[in-house]
Amino acid sequence: MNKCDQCIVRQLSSLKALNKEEVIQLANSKTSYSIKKGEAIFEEGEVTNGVFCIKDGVGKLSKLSANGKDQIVKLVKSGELLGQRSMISNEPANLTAKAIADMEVCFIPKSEIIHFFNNNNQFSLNLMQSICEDLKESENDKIALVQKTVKQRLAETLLQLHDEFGENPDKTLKVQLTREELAGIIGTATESCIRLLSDFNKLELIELVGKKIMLKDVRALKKMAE
Amino acid sequence: MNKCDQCIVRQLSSLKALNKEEVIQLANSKTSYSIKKGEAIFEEGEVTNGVFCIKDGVGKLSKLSANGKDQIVKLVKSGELLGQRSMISNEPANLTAKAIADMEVCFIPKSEIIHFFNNNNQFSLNLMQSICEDLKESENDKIALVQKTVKQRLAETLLQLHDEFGENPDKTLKVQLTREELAGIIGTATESCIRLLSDFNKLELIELVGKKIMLKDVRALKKMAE
DNA sequence: GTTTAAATATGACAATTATCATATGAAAAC
DNA sequence: GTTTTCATATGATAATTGTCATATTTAAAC
Repeated sequence: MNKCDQCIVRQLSSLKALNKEEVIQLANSKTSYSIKKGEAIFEEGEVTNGVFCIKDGVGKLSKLSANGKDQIVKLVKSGELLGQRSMISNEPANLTAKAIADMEVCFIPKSEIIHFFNNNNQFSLNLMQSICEDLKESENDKIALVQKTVKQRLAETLLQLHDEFGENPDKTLKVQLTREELAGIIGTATESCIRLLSDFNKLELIELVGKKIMLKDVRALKKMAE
Repeated sequence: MNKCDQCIVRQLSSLKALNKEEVIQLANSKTSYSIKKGEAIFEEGEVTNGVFCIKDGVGKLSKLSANGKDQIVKLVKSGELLGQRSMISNEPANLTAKAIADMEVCFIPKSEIIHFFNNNNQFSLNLMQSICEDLKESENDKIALVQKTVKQRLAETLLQLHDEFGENPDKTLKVQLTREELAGIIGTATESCIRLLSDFNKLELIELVGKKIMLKDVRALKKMAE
């Protein structure tokens, strides 16, 4: 009757390398939380002293600029770990983590993670690979920001959101982002984002169903993203 | 008479955690190269199967866009390792590495690094922290690209180059970048970069000494970067 | 259910930045 | 030493994107 054993995070994240004993140890040291949509898991500058497992929900990692705009660096979803980098670097959080949809998370204290890291080579390799994946993605995002137009980035982001989060029964994107958040991901002004969505709608690349977005012409979007 | 033992890379990089035996092992498995300015160490898509130690010189990690522009993701200098991410991820290189100044590098095969990783916790932690540092930097760069103007990014980059690489006896920046490369770092067109340098020169924030750049008013540059 | 607040939408305009053209200077090739 | 090539420089202009204003719609609060 070990709850961590069957957890999605244990199946998808670096934690899959843990053996039975380690999972028991994990289950005993973790604490569970519910985070409501809009609430923060941690804020920039906070010392977290551990990592968060995302059992359910979606979150965003972002940084607020001086002019009040919130640049979203990464979305996280169930099965993933959060706060790995700060923990490894021994630094306060560089970004703020907030729930975009209601979340269920568990907190694992740093001491546990370090223990696994030192005693389980597969776990440390997994953790490293996961951070490397983040690094690659971040570098590619950075390049896209410079080499692509806002229109291309919007097309690219819509496709990525579709790939990563899937669609609802009505074919709309499953992640429910505000236009402001979508703008924060592609790195543009909210109005520009809204305007382009409207253009895409007129071009029948997408369909706007209320605040939800449905991809209508994936091929054309892919072509546009290049 | 162990050459790796006294090497700057051994003093500055994750390799500082290696013990005597491991350093001997390292010295026996490494191969040394000289890379002339402009030459590539590895290219995007290549399988490297190991990491490169930078004994001397400066390199750039970049990606060429469809329109021929070269976005520079990171500069690397003596004491640093190169190609860690691809090796850990088991992927071909995501970026091209080229020498900006003549370089002396050593190649360490993957098998060696993995061996150290599995047998030396401090080494694996160092390696991880170094990658985390890259990730943080990349995320912050990404945010700056969106939240700052080209002018601010130029000011910021000049200060960073000064901090990281220092200055020549004539007070000019030690890293000798072309205007095109500088534009590739801040993510703008070469002409825009040249124009802004010219403006900065007129404002007496910097002085252009031929192709070299001297920082004249660091305080004003810092203010501008914010 | 009405009021209020917030999100979405669109127009008008300004600012920033890129592109193209062309000139000048410096270094490399012959 | 001359020619050629490349980097730097600057002007003119266009394209992209941001900002401000203001509707309109939707959701939340009372």
